[in-house]
Amino acid sequence: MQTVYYPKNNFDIEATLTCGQVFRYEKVGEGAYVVYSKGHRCELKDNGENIEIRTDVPAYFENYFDLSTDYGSIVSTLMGFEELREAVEYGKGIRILRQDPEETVFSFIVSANNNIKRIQGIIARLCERYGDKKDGYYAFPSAEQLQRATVSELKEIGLGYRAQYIYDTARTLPGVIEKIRSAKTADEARKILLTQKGIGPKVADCIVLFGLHLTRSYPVDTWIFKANATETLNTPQRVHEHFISRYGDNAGFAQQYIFHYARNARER
DNA sequence: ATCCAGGCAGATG
DNA sequence: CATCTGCATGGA
Repeated sequence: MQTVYYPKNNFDIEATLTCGQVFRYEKVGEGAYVVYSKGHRCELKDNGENIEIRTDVPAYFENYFDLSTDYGSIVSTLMGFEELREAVEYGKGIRILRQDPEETVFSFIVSANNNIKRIQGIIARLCERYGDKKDGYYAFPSAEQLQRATVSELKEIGLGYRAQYIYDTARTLPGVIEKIRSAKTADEARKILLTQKGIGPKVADCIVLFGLHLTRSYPVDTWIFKANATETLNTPQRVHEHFISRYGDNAGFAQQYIFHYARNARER
């Protein structure tokens, strides 16, 4: 086990983990979390001065938490948009994680029309049932491992009507991953993902953003839609198009700040 | 009880 | 192309 340190500035553990981009984490104390990704695990602690990351695979998590990216410049760019100032100020420290594409695909299929608490439970059970057993936790199952699941087994986990989507995706995913990895743009990857059952516009955007780190992406869920809808921006698709063209390659970052602010700043 | 949650598929204008 | 409806499940 090794420990790496990262300056607190521009890294708010809690905001980053709870803003809905990732589902496999646990709070273990004040400013302390455990995070799981693929077959890896790390412990995070805000010690007041900096962030401690304890893990066997520091290089993996340095990439995962996007630690080599300067968020200061992203934040200052976003602050140039008047309508974002409050949300960015509020959520300063949120980072967009570089998650595993396969894990992101399965996770966000589960997320559709679902709430975060229940999504976390379903994903935890998926790992326990189909993932490799590690020391004290379970890895996220590969597509091949999930191919061994039957639809009725998946329903037992609580997937409901999404069980069939997971079943189908386990079989098609390896080919899809290969294609989206070589996609040149967010929009190209998005279109490939939209051919899959269970993946619609919002889920595709989440996969593109959190799994491929292509930030010209703007997932429009119920929260974002409520926050952005106007007389003319009156469908999710219109909201999506408008903010993609407005924020460009920073759209994904903007979206996270708005989402976090909408959910937390004013109690719903 | 009805509504909602990081929506989507399928059917219909 | 756009809009409408049913949907597993569990918590508020």
